[in-house]
Amino acid sequence: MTEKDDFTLQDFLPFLLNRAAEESSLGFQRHYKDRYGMLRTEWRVLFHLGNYGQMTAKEIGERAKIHKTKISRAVAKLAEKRFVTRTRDESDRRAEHLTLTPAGQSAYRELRDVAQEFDAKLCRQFTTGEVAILRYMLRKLAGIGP
Amino acid sequence: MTEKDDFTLQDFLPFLLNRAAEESSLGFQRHYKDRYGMLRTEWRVLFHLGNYGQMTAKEIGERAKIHKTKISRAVAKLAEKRFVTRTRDESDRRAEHLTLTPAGQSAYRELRDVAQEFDAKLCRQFTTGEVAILRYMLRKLAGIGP
DNA sequence: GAATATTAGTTGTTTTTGTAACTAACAAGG
DNA sequence: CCTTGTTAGTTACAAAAACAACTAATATTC
Repeated sequence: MTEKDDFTLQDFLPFLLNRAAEESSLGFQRHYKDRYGMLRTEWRVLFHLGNYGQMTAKEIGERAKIHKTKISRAVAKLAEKRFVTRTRDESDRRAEHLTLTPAGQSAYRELRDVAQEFDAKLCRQFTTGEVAILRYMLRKLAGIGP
Repeated sequence: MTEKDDFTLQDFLPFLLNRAAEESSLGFQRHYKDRYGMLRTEWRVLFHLGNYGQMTAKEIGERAKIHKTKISRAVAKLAEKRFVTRTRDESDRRAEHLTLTPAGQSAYRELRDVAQEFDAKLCRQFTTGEVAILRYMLRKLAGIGP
Protein backbone atom coordinates (compact mmCIF):
# COMPACT_ATOMS: atom_id res chain seq x y z
CA MET A 1 0.00 0.00 0.00
CA THR A 2 2.77 2.36 0.94
CA GLU A 3 4.90 1.26 -1.99
CA LYS A 4 6.27 4.39 -3.61
CA ASP A 5 4.48 6.92 -1.48
CA ASP A 6 6.89 9.74 -0.92
CA PHE A 7 3.77 11.86 -0.71
CA THR A 8 1.85 12.02 2.54
CA LEU A 9 -1.39 13.78 3.32
CA GLN A 10 0.34 15.55 6.18
CA ASP A 11 2.51 17.37 3.66
CA PHE A 12 -0.20 18.24 1.17
CA LEU A 13 -0.51 22.01 1.26
CA PRO A 14 -4.30 22.32 0.99
CA PHE A 15 -4.64 19.85 3.84
CA LEU A 16 -2.02 21.56 5.96
CA LEU A 17 -3.50 24.96 5.26
CA ASN A 18 -6.94 23.78 6.24
CA ARG A 19 -5.76 22.19 9.42
CA ALA A 20 -3.73 25.23 10.42
CA ALA A 21 -6.62 27.53 9.58
CA GLU A 22 -9.11 25.49 11.55
CA GLU A 23 -6.83 25.15 14.53
CA SER A 24 -5.98 28.82 14.67
CA SER A 25 -9.59 29.89 14.15
CA LEU A 26 -10.79 27.78 17.02
CA GLY A 27 -8.91 29.72 19.62
CA PHE A 28 -10.28 33.02 18.45
CA GLN A 29 -13.79 31.83 17.74
CA ARG A 30 -14.91 31.63 21.33
CA HIS A 31 -14.35 35.34 21.78
CA TYR A 32 -16.88 36.47 19.20
CA LYS A 33 -19.07 33.43 19.65
CA ASP A 34 -19.33 33.16 23.41
CA ARG A 35 -19.20 36.84 24.14
CA TYR A 36 -21.33 38.17 21.30
CA GLY A 37 -23.03 35.14 19.80
CA MET A 38 -21.54 35.95 16.43
CA LEU A 39 -20.76 33.71 13.50
CA ARG A 40 -17.48 33.90 11.64
CA THR A 41 -18.92 35.88 8.77
CA GLU A 42 -20.56 38.30 11.15
CA TRP A 43 -17.31 38.95 12.86
CA ARG A 44 -15.58 39.48 9.55
CA VAL A 45 -18.17 41.97 8.41
CA LEU A 46 -17.93 43.79 11.73
CA PHE A 47 -14.21 43.83 11.37
CA HIS A 48 -14.32 45.29 7.90
CA LEU A 49 -16.68 48.03 8.93
CA GLY A 50 -14.61 48.83 11.97
CA ASN A 51 -11.43 48.74 9.99
CA TYR A 52 -12.36 50.53 6.81
CA GLY A 53 -15.36 52.55 7.96
CA GLN A 54 -18.56 52.79 5.95
CA MET A 55 -18.85 50.18 3.23
CA THR A 56 -21.47 48.47 1.09
CA ALA A 57 -22.08 44.75 1.26
CA LYS A 58 -20.60 44.41 -2.17
CA GLU A 59 -17.36 46.12 -1.20
CA ILE A 60 -16.97 43.89 1.83
CA GLY A 61 -17.57 40.84 -0.29
CA GLU A 62 -14.96 41.85 -2.79
CA ARG A 63 -12.37 42.72 -0.21
CA ALA A 64 -12.78 39.57 1.87
CA LYS A 65 -14.00 37.28 -0.90
CA ILE A 66 -17.18 36.38 0.91
CA HIS A 67 -20.25 35.44 -1.08
CA LYS A 68 -23.04 38.00 -1.13
CA THR A 69 -25.62 35.70 0.44
CA LYS A 70 -23.37 35.10 3.41
CA ILE A 71 -22.86 38.82 3.80
CA SER A 72 -26.54 39.53 3.45
CA ARG A 73 -27.33 37.16 6.28
CA ALA A 74 -24.48 38.39 8.44
CA VAL A 75 -25.58 41.98 8.00
CA ALA A 76 -29.14 41.03 8.92
CA LYS A 77 -27.89 39.46 12.15
CA LEU A 78 -25.65 42.39 12.95
CA ALA A 79 -28.50 44.82 12.33
CA GLU A 80 -30.70 42.73 14.60
CA LYS A 81 -28.03 43.02 17.29
CA ARG A 82 -28.00 46.80 16.68
CA PHE A 83 -24.36 46.70 15.68
CA VAL A 84 -24.79 48.15 12.18
CA THR A 85 -27.16 50.59 10.54
CA ARG A 86 -28.05 50.55 6.86
CA THR A 87 -28.60 53.66 4.79
CA ARG A 88 -29.65 53.65 1.19
CA ASP A 89 -27.37 55.26 -1.29
CA GLU A 90 -29.53 58.01 -2.78
CA SER A 91 -27.65 58.11 -6.06
CA ASP A 92 -27.96 54.33 -6.49
CA ARG A 93 -30.88 53.09 -4.50
CA ARG A 94 -29.94 49.45 -4.90
CA ALA A 95 -26.88 49.79 -2.70
CA GLU A 96 -26.84 50.50 1.00
CA HIS A 97 -24.07 51.88 3.13
CA LEU A 98 -23.30 50.00 6.28
CA THR A 99 -21.89 51.69 9.36
CA LEU A 100 -21.28 50.59 12.91
CA THR A 101 -23.43 51.88 15.72
CA PRO A 102 -21.66 52.92 18.94
CA ALA A 103 -22.40 49.45 20.29
CA GLY A 104 -20.95 47.95 17.13
CA GLN A 105 -17.85 50.08 17.41
CA SER A 106 -17.30 49.08 20.97
CA ALA A 107 -17.68 45.40 20.11
CA TYR A 108 -15.31 45.92 17.21
CA ARG A 109 -12.69 47.58 19.36
CA GLU A 110 -12.85 44.87 21.94
CA LEU A 111 -12.61 42.07 19.41
CA ARG A 112 -9.90 43.84 17.47
CA ASP A 113 -7.77 44.06 20.60
CA VAL A 114 -8.35 40.41 21.35
CA ALA A 115 -7.52 39.53 17.75
CA GLN A 116 -4.37 41.59 17.86
CA GLU A 117 -3.19 39.89 21.01
CA PHE A 118 -4.19 36.51 19.63
CA ASP A 119 -2.25 37.12 16.45
CA ALA A 120 0.76 38.24 18.42
CA LYS A 121 0.62 35.08 20.49
CA LEU A 122 0.53 32.96 17.35
CA CYS A 123 3.52 34.79 15.94
CA ARG A 124 5.54 34.60 19.12
CA GLN A 125 6.46 30.99 18.41
CA PHE A 126 8.30 32.06 15.26
CA THR A 127 10.96 34.55 14.31
CA THR A 128 10.05 37.90 12.77
CA GLY A 129 11.53 36.79 9.48
CA GLU A 130 9.53 33.59 9.44
CA VAL A 131 6.30 35.44 10.13
CA ALA A 132 7.00 37.87 7.32
CA ILE A 133 7.56 35.01 4.92
CA LEU A 134 4.41 33.26 6.11
CA ARG A 135 2.23 36.33 5.61
CA TYR A 136 3.72 36.95 2.21
CA MET A 137 3.12 33.38 1.11
CA LEU A 138 -0.39 33.18 2.52
CA ARG A 139 -1.35 36.41 0.82
CA LYS A 140 -0.09 35.03 -2.45
CA LEU A 141 -1.86 31.71 -1.97
CA ALA A 142 -5.05 33.48 -0.97
CA GLY A 143 -4.89 35.69 -4.01
CA ILE A 144 -4.98 38.82 -1.88
CA GLY A 145 -3.44 42.04 -3.13
CA PRO A 146 0.23 42.95 -2.66
CA MET B 1 -12.93 55.01 12.53
CA THR B 2 -9.43 54.26 11.32
CA GLU B 3 -7.88 56.16 14.20
CA LYS B 4 -5.12 53.99 15.59
CA ASP B 5 -5.65 50.93 13.45
CA ASP B 6 -2.27 49.51 12.65
CA PHE B 7 -4.07 46.18 12.57
CA THR B 8 -5.94 45.12 9.46
CA LEU B 9 -8.03 42.04 8.84
CA GLN B 10 -5.88 41.28 5.82
CA ASP B 11 -2.95 40.67 8.14
CA PHE B 12 -4.76 38.66 10.79
CA LEU B 13 -3.30 35.17 10.62
CA PRO B 14 -6.50 33.15 11.17
CA PHE B 15 -8.14 35.13 8.39
CA LEU B 16 -5.18 34.79 6.04
CA LEU B 17 -4.90 31.08 6.78
CA ASN B 18 -8.58 30.53 6.10
CA ARG B 19 -8.49 32.45 2.86
CA ALA B 20 -5.40 30.62 1.64
CA ALA B 21 -6.87 27.28 2.68
CA GLU B 22 -10.15 27.95 0.94
CA GLU B 23 -8.50 29.19 -2.20
CA SER B 24 -6.10 26.28 -2.48
CA SER B 25 -8.78 23.71 -1.65
CA LEU B 26 -11.02 25.00 -4.38
CA GLY B 27 -8.59 24.14 -7.13
CA PHE B 28 -8.21 20.58 -5.95
CA GLN B 29 -11.83 20.02 -5.06
CA ARG B 30 -13.10 19.62 -8.57
CA HIS B 31 -10.89 16.60 -9.10
CA TYR B 32 -12.46 14.43 -6.42
CA LYS B 33 -15.83 16.11 -6.74
CA ASP B 34 -16.36 16.13 -10.48
CA ARG B 35 -14.55 12.91 -11.24
CA TYR B 36 -15.70 10.79 -8.28
CA GLY B 37 -18.55 12.72 -6.68
CA MET B 38 -16.69 12.78 -3.39
CA LEU B 39 -16.89 15.19 -0.51
CA ARG B 40 -13.82 16.60 1.15
CA THR B 41 -14.03 14.24 4.10
CA GLU B 42 -14.47 11.28 1.77
CA TRP B 43 -11.39 12.20 -0.09
CA ARG B 44 -9.44 12.60 3.13
CA VAL B 45 -10.51 9.21 4.38
CA LEU B 46 -9.63 7.64 1.05
CA PHE B 47 -6.30 9.32 1.21
CA HIS B 48 -5.53 8.09 4.68
CA LEU B 49 -6.39 4.54 3.78
CA GLY B 50 -4.33 4.71 0.64
CA ASN B 51 -1.48 6.31 2.43
CA TYR B 52 -1.31 4.39 5.67
CA GLY B 53 -3.08 1.17 4.70
CA GLN B 54 -5.69 -0.45 6.89
CA MET B 55 -7.04 1.79 9.61
CA THR B 56 -10.05 2.14 11.88
CA ALA B 57 -12.35 5.12 11.75
CA LYS B 58 -11.04 6.21 15.09
CA GLU B 59 -7.43 6.19 13.95
CA ILE B 60 -8.26 8.26 10.91
CA GLY B 61 -10.13 10.72 13.06
CA GLU B 62 -7.21 11.11 15.41
CA ARG B 63 -4.65 11.48 12.68
CA ALA B 64 -6.58 14.02 10.63
CA LYS B 65 -8.60 15.54 13.46
CA ILE B 66 -11.92 14.83 11.83
CA HIS B 67 -14.99 14.28 13.98
CA LYS B 68 -16.27 10.74 14.15
CA THR B 69 -19.68 11.51 12.73
CA LYS B 70 -18.12 13.01 9.65
CA ILE B 71 -15.94 9.96 9.23
CA SER B 72 -18.82 7.59 9.80
CA ARG B 73 -20.79 9.23 7.01
CA ALA B 74 -17.81 9.46 4.71
CA VAL B 75 -17.04 5.77 5.20
CA ALA B 76 -20.67 4.92 4.48
CA LYS B 77 -20.45 6.78 1.18
CA LEU B 78 -17.14 5.23 0.27
CA ALA B 79 -18.49 1.77 1.05
CA GLU B 80 -21.51 2.53 -1.09
CA LYS B 81 -19.16 3.46 -3.93
CA ARG B 82 -17.35 0.13 -3.32
CA PHE B 83 -14.12 1.94 -2.52
CA VAL B 84 -13.66 0.55 0.98
CA THR B 85 -14.53 -2.65 2.77
CA ARG B 86 -15.16 -2.94 6.48
CA THR B 87 -14.10 -5.89 8.59
CA ARG B 88 -14.90 -6.29 12.26
CA ASP B 89 -12.00 -6.56 14.63
CA GLU B 90 -12.54 -9.96 16.25
CA SER B 91 -10.72 -9.07 19.44
CA ASP B 92 -12.74 -5.87 19.86
CA ARG B 93 -15.96 -6.21 18.00
CA ARG B 94 -16.83 -2.53 18.30
CA ALA B 95 -14.07 -1.47 15.96
CA GLU B 96 -13.83 -2.17 12.27
CA HIS B 97 -10.84 -2.16 10.00
CA LEU B 98 -11.19 -0.22 6.80
CA THR B 99 -9.32 -1.13 3.65
CA LEU B 100 -9.44 0.02 0.08
CA THR B 101 -10.88 -2.19 -2.61
CA PRO B 102 -9.00 -2.37 -5.90
CA ALA B 103 -11.35 0.30 -7.23
CA GLY B 104 -10.61 2.40 -4.16
CA GLN B 105 -6.90 1.94 -4.62
CA SER B 106 -7.06 2.98 -8.21
CA ALA B 107 -9.07 6.09 -7.32
CA TYR B 108 -6.60 6.80 -4.58
CA ARG B 109 -3.61 6.51 -6.87
CA GLU B 110 -5.15 8.76 -9.44
CA LEU B 111 -6.12 11.43 -6.93
CA ARG B 112 -2.78 11.16 -5.18
CA ASP B 113 -0.99 11.88 -8.43
CA VAL B 114 -3.24 14.82 -9.12
CA ALA B 115 -2.68 16.06 -5.58
CA GLN B 116 1.04 15.70 -5.94
CA GLU B 117 1.05 17.69 -9.13
CA PHE B 118 -1.31 20.25 -7.65
CA ASP B 119 0.92 20.66 -4.63
CA ALA B 120 3.96 21.03 -6.84
CA LYS B 121 2.23 23.73 -8.83
CA LEU B 122 1.38 25.65 -5.69
CA CYS B 123 4.98 25.41 -4.54
CA ARG B 124 6.44 26.46 -7.84
CA GLN B 125 5.64 30.09 -7.16
CA PHE B 126 8.00 30.05 -4.19
CA THR B 127 11.59 29.10 -3.48
CA THR B 128 12.45 25.73 -1.94
CA GLY B 129 13.48 27.45 1.26
CA GLU B 130 10.24 29.37 1.50
CA VAL B 131 8.20 26.22 1.02
CA ALA B 132 10.15 24.44 3.73
CA ILE B 133 9.48 27.29 6.13
CA LEU B 134 5.81 27.36 5.19
CA ARG B 135 5.35 23.64 5.82
CA TYR B 136 7.21 23.84 9.08
CA MET B 137 5.10 26.75 10.28
CA LEU B 138 1.81 25.27 9.15
CA ARG B 139 2.57 22.00 10.87
CA LYS B 140 3.31 23.87 14.05
CA LEU B 141 0.16 25.99 13.76
CA ALA B 142 -1.91 22.92 13.00
CA GLY B 143 -0.51 21.11 15.99
CA ILE B 144 0.72 18.26 13.82
CA GLY B 145 3.63 16.03 14.78
CA PRO B 146 7.29 17.14 14.86
C1' DG C 1 -20.11 -11.15 38.42
C1' DA C 2 -23.67 -7.60 38.44
C1' DA C 3 -23.67 -2.52 38.21
C1' DT C 4 -21.39 1.35 36.23
C1' DA C 5 -18.57 3.67 33.17
C1' DT C 6 -16.07 3.94 28.51
C1' DT C 7 -15.45 3.41 23.90
C1' DA C 8 -16.39 2.67 18.55
C1' DG C 9 -19.39 3.84 15.66
C1' DT C 10 -24.21 5.32 14.12
C1' DT C 11 -28.46 7.98 13.74
C1' DG C 12 -31.46 12.02 14.34
C1' DT C 13 -32.07 16.95 14.78
C1' DT C 14 -30.68 21.51 14.36
C1' DT C 15 -27.50 25.17 12.25
C1' DT C 16 -24.95 26.82 8.58
C1' DT C 17 -23.60 26.79 4.02
C1' DG C 18 -24.12 26.63 -1.10
C1' DT C 19 -26.78 27.38 -5.11
C1' DA C 20 -30.35 29.11 -7.76
C1' DA C 21 -33.96 31.95 -8.47
C1' DC C 22 -35.88 36.15 -7.30
C1' DT C 23 -36.92 41.58 -6.66
C1' DA C 24 -35.87 46.14 -7.31
C1' DA C 25 -33.03 49.60 -9.26
C1' DC C 26 -30.21 51.11 -12.78
C1' DA C 27 -27.86 51.26 -17.67
C1' DA C 28 -27.71 51.14 -22.69
C1' DG C 29 -29.16 50.60 -27.32
C1' DG C 30 -32.26 51.06 -30.50
C1' DC D 1 -39.18 55.65 -23.85
C1' DC D 2 -39.13 50.93 -23.88
C1' DT D 3 -37.02 46.49 -24.50
C1' DT D 4 -32.93 44.01 -23.01
C1' DG D 5 -29.17 43.41 -19.97
C1' DT D 6 -26.78 44.12 -15.58
C1' DT D 7 -26.19 44.89 -10.74
C1' DA D 8 -27.14 45.07 -5.27
C1' DG D 9 -29.15 42.59 -2.28
C1' DT D 10 -32.69 39.07 -0.59
C1' DT D 11 -35.10 34.76 -0.22
C1' DA D 12 -36.07 29.82 -0.86
C1' DC D 13 -34.54 25.38 -1.14
C1' DA D 14 -30.98 21.68 -1.09
C1' DA D 15 -26.51 19.99 0.69
C1' DA D 16 -23.40 19.71 4.38
C1' DA D 17 -21.72 20.47 9.06
C1' DA D 18 -22.31 20.60 14.15
C1' DC D 19 -24.10 18.68 18.13
C1' DA D 20 -26.59 15.55 20.97
C1' DA D 21 -28.49 11.30 21.86
C1' DC D 22 -28.22 6.64 20.83
C1' DT D 23 -26.61 1.29 20.30
C1' DA D 24 -23.61 -2.24 21.03
C1' DA D 25 -19.40 -3.91 22.77
C1' DT D 26 -15.84 -3.75 26.24
C1' DA D 27 -13.58 -2.17 30.79
C1' DT D 28 -13.81 -1.27 35.53
C1' DT D 29 -15.01 -1.60 40.22
C1' DC D 30 -17.03 -3.01 44.14
